[in-house]
Amino acid sequence: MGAASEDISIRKSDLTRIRVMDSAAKVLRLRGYAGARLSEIADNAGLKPANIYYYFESRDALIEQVMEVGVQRGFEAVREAVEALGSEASPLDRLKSAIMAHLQSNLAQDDYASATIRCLGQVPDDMRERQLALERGFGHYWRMLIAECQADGSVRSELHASVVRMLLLGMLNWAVEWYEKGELSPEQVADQAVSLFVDGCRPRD
Amino acid sequence: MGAASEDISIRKSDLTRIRVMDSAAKVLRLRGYAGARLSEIADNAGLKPANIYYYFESRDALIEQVMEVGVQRGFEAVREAVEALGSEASPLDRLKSAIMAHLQSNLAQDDYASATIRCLGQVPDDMRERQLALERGFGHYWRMLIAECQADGSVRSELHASVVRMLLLGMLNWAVEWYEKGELSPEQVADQAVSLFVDGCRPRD
DNA sequence: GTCTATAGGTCGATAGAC
DNA sequence: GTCTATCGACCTATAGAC
Repeated sequence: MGAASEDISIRKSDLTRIRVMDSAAKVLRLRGYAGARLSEIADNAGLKPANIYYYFESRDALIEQVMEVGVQRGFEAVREAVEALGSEASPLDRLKSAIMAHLQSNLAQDDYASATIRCLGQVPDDMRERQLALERGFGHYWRMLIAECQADGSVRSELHASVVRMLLLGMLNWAVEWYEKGELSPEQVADQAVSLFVDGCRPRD
Repeated sequence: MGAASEDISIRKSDLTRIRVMDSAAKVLRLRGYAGARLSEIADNAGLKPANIYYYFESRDALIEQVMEVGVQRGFEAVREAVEALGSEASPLDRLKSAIMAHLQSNLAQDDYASATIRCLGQVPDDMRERQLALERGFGHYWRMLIAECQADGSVRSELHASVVRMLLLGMLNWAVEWYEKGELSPEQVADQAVSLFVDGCRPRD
């Protein structure tokens, strides 16, 4: 097993490592940081708890890596959706697209993204600070999307940009807490969120 | 210490009991359900962990009582603010008042209400079901406020009432996660939330 | 790579002195 | 009512066989 074969082959250990992280993401989304047991993560991944230490240095190291992936994926989903619109898209359309992508990635697809959102407020201080540093780019991206809308008048300039951003993200992030598959699709929820955020609850005169 | 004196006097045990619950509410808001330690709750209340069992049957019994109070207080704060408007108030003004009261009670005043919001998704299944039963009245009240607005046209009838309710509550509840005292007052945040929810982000034509 | 066995620590809960 | 002491359960993490 020389260096060359390592570069092109997928090793069993890589697959198991991914299986553990997938399981951890699911358990973290369900139970939160303090409630996530290594035994449940191991069970879910089809191995014994002690075995996790072959792949990760510690419980916190595993959790932190899951959350790093969560931020990356959440950010990518939003950025790709916005950039897919092309360069002629209006700032408001870009913002709408970001809202749709953020909700869909959290409700339908990604345990990593939703676990990260849910656990951010629960992890130890030093871990949260490193995580917030990673999310700074994501937050900045939302800030830019909103600023562009305020610059061209599609978002009222008298609204407090930072507060609006946090209220919007709260509306979207909290959906992780109440959404259940079945009745409504993530798309339908996202449509309502866009409509509410953009036009508010009142009929336009 | 006859029955008569028990009826009118405040006993020391009642005060300590309240101190323990106050401390538990604060710790639950900070750490969440799984992260809340009896040792920290006891420390915070100025007694030893074992002593909590003189007042409560178990850790879960303490937590459940705190959350019961949390629902009651949150509901009361909203209902009182709405009813204080009097019977001639418009449905939209009633809804606005509810939003203001909900945000303020969670951001400024009440560890019980915010702890309850934060922990609802983290507690064991049987506890959550009992809690949800208690909150049904609160949810129904919000449903009514929104239905009244849709009936008189101040909220667009094409919006999905249940989804709008959950998105709105998410926007408000998530503020517990990011709001920090100092920069902005709870009133300022609440003003932005009302403005955003009612009129959306766009200037009215 | 995966297992069993177990160390070491923390937490909830109980017992009993004061 | 509040304390100290302690039990038992559970969890993270390590050691070492296979």
